[in-house]
Amino acid sequence: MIKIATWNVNSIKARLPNVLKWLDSQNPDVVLFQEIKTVAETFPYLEFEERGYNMLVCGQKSYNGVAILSKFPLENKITSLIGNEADKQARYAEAVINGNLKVASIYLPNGNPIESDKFPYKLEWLERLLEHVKQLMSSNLPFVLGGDFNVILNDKDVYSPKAFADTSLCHTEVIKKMRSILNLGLTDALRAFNKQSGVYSFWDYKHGCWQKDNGILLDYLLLSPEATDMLKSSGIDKEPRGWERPSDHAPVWCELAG
DNA sequence: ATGGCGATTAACAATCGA
Repeated sequence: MIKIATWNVNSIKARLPNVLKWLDSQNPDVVLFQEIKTVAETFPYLEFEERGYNMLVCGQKSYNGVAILSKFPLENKITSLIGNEADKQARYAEAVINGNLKVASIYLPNGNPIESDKFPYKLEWLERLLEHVKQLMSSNLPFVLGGDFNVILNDKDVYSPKAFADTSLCHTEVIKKMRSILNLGLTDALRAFNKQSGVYSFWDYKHGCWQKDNGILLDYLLLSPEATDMLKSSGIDKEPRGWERPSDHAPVWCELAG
């Protein structure tokens, strides 16, 4: 059994005590981080090495940044999407683990406000991801794409659909593009077992959202058909959201057989 | 919900996130 988790940590340096506490209790084999908010030079490699992880870091100062931790060797490392070489924003990291499973850590652009150039950037990014997933589908390796997709796919995934209706998270074009990616044949590991409403992975720091359980489901583990065949269980670990100095996102995890 | 929180920085006020 292999346990894979994705977690938007909102700064790996600010979150290090929480992240280590969580790693030591959950012991995942693979972790996909988003919003590490630092460059590779200042990434806390040592603490993760001590716990037996190999790493791929795609860092950026202050903003964004993604990383992959794996107890298995990492090969065929990629840190940008196709056609994305000029992209200064660190939002994609991909590697093959143990020679038999491809994983990617994805931090999709937020895209707000819709009137700004951030919104077309989000749509472009989704288009590049679509093209890349098409390529992944044509290869024979099973894969898992994990991350913060900044998309609210269904009304049941948000505490107040009305409050987010006019944001980029719910925009028709964004949902349409995200669905076209999913429709290539991806399975949301969480939704494969749990169709309930009120299942969230993000709670805003503001307005007492955590205390009121005013959350949103923004983080997914998307599985290729072959990876879906191996899927055994999945869930969201809400506990770290209740700790001191938490990230505003909770880790999402799944277990694959083999 | 304008804002409220929390993280960042050629740092203590401005910017960003969802």
